[in-house]
Amino acid sequence: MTSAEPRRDDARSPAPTPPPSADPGPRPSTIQDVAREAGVSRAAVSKVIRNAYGVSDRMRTQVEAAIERLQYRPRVAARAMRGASFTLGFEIPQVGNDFLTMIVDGATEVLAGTPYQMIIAPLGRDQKSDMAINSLADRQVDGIVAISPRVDPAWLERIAEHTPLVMIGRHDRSDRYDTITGDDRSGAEQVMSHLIELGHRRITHLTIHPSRPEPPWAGQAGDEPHVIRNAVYREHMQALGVEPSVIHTLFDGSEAHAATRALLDSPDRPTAIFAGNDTLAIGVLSAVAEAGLDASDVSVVGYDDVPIARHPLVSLTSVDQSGIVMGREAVRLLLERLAGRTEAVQSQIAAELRERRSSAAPRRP
Amino acid sequence: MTSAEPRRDDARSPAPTPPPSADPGPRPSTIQDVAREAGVSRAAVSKVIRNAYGVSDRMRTQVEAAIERLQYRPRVAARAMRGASFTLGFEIPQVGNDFLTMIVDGATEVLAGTPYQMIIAPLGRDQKSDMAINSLADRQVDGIVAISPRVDPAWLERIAEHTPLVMIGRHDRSDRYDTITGDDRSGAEQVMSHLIELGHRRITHLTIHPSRPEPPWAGQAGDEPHVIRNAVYREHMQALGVEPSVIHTLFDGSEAHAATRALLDSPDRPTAIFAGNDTLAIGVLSAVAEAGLDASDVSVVGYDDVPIARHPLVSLTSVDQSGIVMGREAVRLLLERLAGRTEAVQSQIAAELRERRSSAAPRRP
DNA sequence: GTGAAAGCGCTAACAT
DNA sequence: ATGTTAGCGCTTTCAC
Repeated sequence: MTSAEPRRDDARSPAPTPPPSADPGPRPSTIQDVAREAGVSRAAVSKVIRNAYGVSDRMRTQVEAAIERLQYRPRVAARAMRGASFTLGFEIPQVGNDFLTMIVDGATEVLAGTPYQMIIAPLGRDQKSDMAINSLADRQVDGIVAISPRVDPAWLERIAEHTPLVMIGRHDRSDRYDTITGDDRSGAEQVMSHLIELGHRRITHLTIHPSRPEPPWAGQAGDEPHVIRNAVYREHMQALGVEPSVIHTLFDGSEAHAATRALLDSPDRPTAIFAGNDTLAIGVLSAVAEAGLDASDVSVVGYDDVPIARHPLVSLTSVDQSGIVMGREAVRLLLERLAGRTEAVQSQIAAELRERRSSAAPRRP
Repeated sequence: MTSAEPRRDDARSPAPTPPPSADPGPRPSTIQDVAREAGVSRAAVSKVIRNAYGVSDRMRTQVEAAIERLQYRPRVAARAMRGASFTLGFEIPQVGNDFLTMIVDGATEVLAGTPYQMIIAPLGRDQKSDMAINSLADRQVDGIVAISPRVDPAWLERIAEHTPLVMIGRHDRSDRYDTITGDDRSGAEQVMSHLIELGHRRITHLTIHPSRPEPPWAGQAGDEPHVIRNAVYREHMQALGVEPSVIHTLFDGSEAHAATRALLDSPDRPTAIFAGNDTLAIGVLSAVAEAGLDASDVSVVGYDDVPIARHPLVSLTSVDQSGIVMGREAVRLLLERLAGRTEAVQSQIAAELRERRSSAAPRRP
């Protein structure tokens, strides 16, 4: 990896100057400066920028001119201390996950018509999602959208006391925060029915590692989307009278490839693999392809229907739970809360199987 | 799309309550509360949480206990007004772009060992990147990383006066902000040499639309990575004595598929397509695959080497410019600035072609 | 319709 | 080593 080492045209060790960051330069103008420039009071300027009641047209134009002249921009930090920060925060466990990206895209869409800005707090290395949620709360965002199945609901309710909160992918029911879920039961059922109808019997399920240690808020763990999909898988296998075969891997897909490889080498390899999400499915597909096998040898089905799934070279059968709609809905719920709603809402998005070429009837059933 | 409509278990129109967001609840504790609880002054608490000089062990433990008991968390907004926000802001033009994701991943890695948190400001719908950069600056972040080839350098320098700024993918040279670039010339040259050596002559280049209107900071537009890649392409075609063929599309890949489709139907369709980045290349590949063609009919080469490029079903030849390293380097540069560096740095990352199966010798040259 | 004044939570300079 | 004090830039009563 010599090639990847950056070459600095001007490398030198950090100067000994004390921490104070950049040079001051002409310090950015404040609301005070604008008031002076326009010959009015600070309060007047504040009213103008907030579109508040009680400003004459003459004053408005005057102030706006001064703002323009001074290139004034209100400091979010200062506003946040008294009023709102006009910022909605998104906690995203995996920036690279295309399903989560779809959620962000949907949210962006709705946000366009509002005064609110979005910020995303990605999870740091080995950082837990509650840290990211905390960091958003510390930032005084006006609302939070989080995708974290594995956080204590009691803790979430505490957050929601101060900041409107929408949780995506949680099947629990709170009366302090709102939830948006896909129909994981239906989605998984569609997958299993599809595979069984095609004639598959030896079906392996690939899913992510369960929480460890067992979450202290006992009984809730069964609510996680991946746990539900897994449960549905087991039910169908039992109905079929076939021993379930479940493999646990890391959520980022890094182990899916190797796990599949091992699986394909095993004596009675499955004729189909149901992956808990598309990230895993993509990894599975790569191992299947490398082994020179295709859908009639080993069918693969994913979950989420990420954009790449419909690419003709991939053509992955997957469950569409419309991340775009989830993102739109999340922002809508937040805006409703900010407009005064206090009752919690549970919103459910339908799941629909998209059959593609990665699944086919088994060659040798 | 009936299926995608969310179903609300508790839908109702926004309550008539006035804008005040959530119910107050037990208001989060402040530094004052902690001071009272611990029987010390606010300043003392502040020193403890900042690890500042001049705190006895006894006081430290006392204060820390109080913090724990009160679940105290410093408000970032309040800190930002006096000191630092301990936040680095990333302006990301396209959350779904895997190359940008790699940058974020690299940054996350380095950030792990520091007290700094990352926030990402994604570009809103038809939002210009300068708005996103501004919004980060308004948020009082301690440093900004931006990927925006099309912003006035003079404007950037004004931002950099107050906030350390690292621009990725800009070949211009400023002495106020730092830059990180790939070696676009070398990368494009490797692509063209590769294709020409394989025997290709009719090569089409797919790139993103140029800025319109022409940027007012004349002369700088030639610096954009995509413009450089395009220029190198043209040079090689001219040297070959073949008429260049360039197609412009939207940056998000949405037009690449259709454009390729049209191209494949044309009388003298190219034997190779050099796409300005992998997002475009993936779209190109889908059209090629749909037409039932493969690499010996139409070879495809991309740029960025996003993770999916190495998937065996895709196997896209592409130029690796190591987004991970760029992200790491960006944070390092910012941290250096925060530690006192004042001279600008230009950092260049090497580019290296990864040959895969999407490029091959043409069947009929 | 407009402005004066208080204060949000925190840090930093200055006492002690 | 610890406490006191003065703001940071903004919004928000509440007088005028």
